[in-house]
Amino acid sequence: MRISRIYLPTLREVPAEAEVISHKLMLRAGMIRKVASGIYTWLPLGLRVLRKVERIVREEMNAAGAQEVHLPMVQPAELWEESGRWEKYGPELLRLKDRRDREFCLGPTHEEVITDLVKGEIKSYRDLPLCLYQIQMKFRDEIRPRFGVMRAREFEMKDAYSFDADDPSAERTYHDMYEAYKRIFKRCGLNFQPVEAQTGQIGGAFSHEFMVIADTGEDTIAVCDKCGYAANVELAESRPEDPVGGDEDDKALEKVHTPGTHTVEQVSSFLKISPKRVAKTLIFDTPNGPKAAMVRGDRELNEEKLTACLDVAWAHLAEPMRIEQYTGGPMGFSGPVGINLPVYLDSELDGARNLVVGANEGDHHYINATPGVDFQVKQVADLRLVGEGDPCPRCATAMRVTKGIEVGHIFKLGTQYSEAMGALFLDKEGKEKPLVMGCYGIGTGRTAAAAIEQNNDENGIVWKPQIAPFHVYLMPINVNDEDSMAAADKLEKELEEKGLEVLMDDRDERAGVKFKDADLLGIPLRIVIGSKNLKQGKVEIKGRTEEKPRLADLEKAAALAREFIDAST
RNA sequence: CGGGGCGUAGCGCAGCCUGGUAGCGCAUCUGCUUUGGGAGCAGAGGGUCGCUGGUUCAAAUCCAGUCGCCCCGACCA
Repeated sequence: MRISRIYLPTLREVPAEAEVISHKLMLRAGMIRKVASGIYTWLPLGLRVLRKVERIVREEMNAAGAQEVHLPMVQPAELWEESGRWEKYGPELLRLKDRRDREFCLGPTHEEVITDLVKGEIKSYRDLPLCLYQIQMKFRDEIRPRFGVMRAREFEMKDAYSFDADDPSAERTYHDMYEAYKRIFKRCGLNFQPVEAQTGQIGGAFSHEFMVIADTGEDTIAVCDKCGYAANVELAESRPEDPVGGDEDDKALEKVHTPGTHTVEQVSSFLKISPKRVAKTLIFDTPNGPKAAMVRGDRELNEEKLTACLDVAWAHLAEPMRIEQYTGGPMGFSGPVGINLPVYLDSELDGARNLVVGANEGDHHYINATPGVDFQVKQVADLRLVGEGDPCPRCATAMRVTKGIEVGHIFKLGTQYSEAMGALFLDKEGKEKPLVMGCYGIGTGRTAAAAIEQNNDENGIVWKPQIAPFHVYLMPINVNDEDSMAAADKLEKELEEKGLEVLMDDRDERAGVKFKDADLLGIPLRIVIGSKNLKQGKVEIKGRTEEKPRLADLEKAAALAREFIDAST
């Protein structure tokens, strides 16, 4: 392909709208352009990458026994009413009406449509298991789209849905998908980590996310290198240490004056006591009224765990005014003693004695507060956020905490959709049962962006050959030199005969401009044809990450290129 | 939705405070020179200053409203 024949507008300067490196580079390399917030056009170069990701995904899904279908993007409200999500999904679901005032939505995901499709057709256990997938645009009216295609409102996703007769079979399918996902992200050349995850909006029994390791990731994950435990910190289990002061005698509760001590650090240094002995009391508003939650002073509370423990839809830290209303004291001095709120205690504080807690009164704390003695505890639960170096819940080894980009998410759904929508089949005994479902998503555009996020340098993108838009950047320096162009044409053919995709820079630009664009586009191998070298029958070959080019015989260049690409795949 | 910021040429920005001819760099076009890491010189084209209303002799500039975009917090592929 000649560069003069591909719509490839590269940018020298970074558009002000871009924040993260992948977004900047995708704009600069002419891969995408923004149309509206969270809505993007994919240009030829970007689309080539997207198609490569899709191809890998297709091959692996097909190999895993899934079959491709194509479901509608515009979906009738009735289906969503059946599953109950018309009410539950919220404003992220873009709703619209047709000319006859009938309600529809743009599909943010396709459980409803697929379940509806299957329920009419699957009647017998003999039809199972079945796994269908599609690759298609989704629309989610995100509160805050950002980072280019990484978190767009309209985005391409591969979504697969499985149907099994029972749990063991469904779990086998889940496992097969898990393995297929690992192969997909490996083939995309990504450094990734599968983690245990929450089920969120989609629901279901359990799930895993596939995280591409990158500092700009929006998720935080905890990984144990010894036993392999890995989880999103949203739900990573913590392993309690020995309770603070657990072997002491209970001392008498005592109110002390602690002027100007709003934070745990201030309290602990004022009282000359370890922050571990200070217990934070946090006041939350929930749909079921205010609640108090306690964690050790040097810990952070995990709101996800709290909402799970309370079994509520949300829990937000209460506003200062509300705190005063609930506890009688100002923010920063809340404590469990004598308050009229149910107290939830982090498991790490279970058995702790003689803690420092707020006194619900400005500039005062209690010392020697012991749960169960000086205040009542409604429930003990794992409520704290796992941090760097915390012990693995399985094997106690210190865990790593890193940032990740969620590129894939798989769920074992169980029967929630099939029951709600009446997707039933007859088992061997002739008994009617709901289908056991799973669903499996991959953000293809996000995967492409994540690959850039993980592989770039100060000059531009560094593609792995598997998903690179082209394999070889073929660059005749002087396009007005007939010999150079003849050599370039010939070499292009030879490279293509070897199955390589070639982008020939046939622009009448100065060499510097071409070199800069070559680096920006990040194509794995660059071959430069200069008139001087050509007279000796030589061309220059350089891998994108290599420091210096090497000279090669023109006749051998295609074979060398093939070797290089194979070696770096 | 709450908090912060920005809308001036295709891109990056200045001008606004203190109202008076709309500017700079890159890109584009023409010519000459140059020709292996984003060339030099000379010239040219391109703007309803986001939009609406107000104040004023006069508004990019002041005021009000509105729309859009970006960043930080509650979501998720």
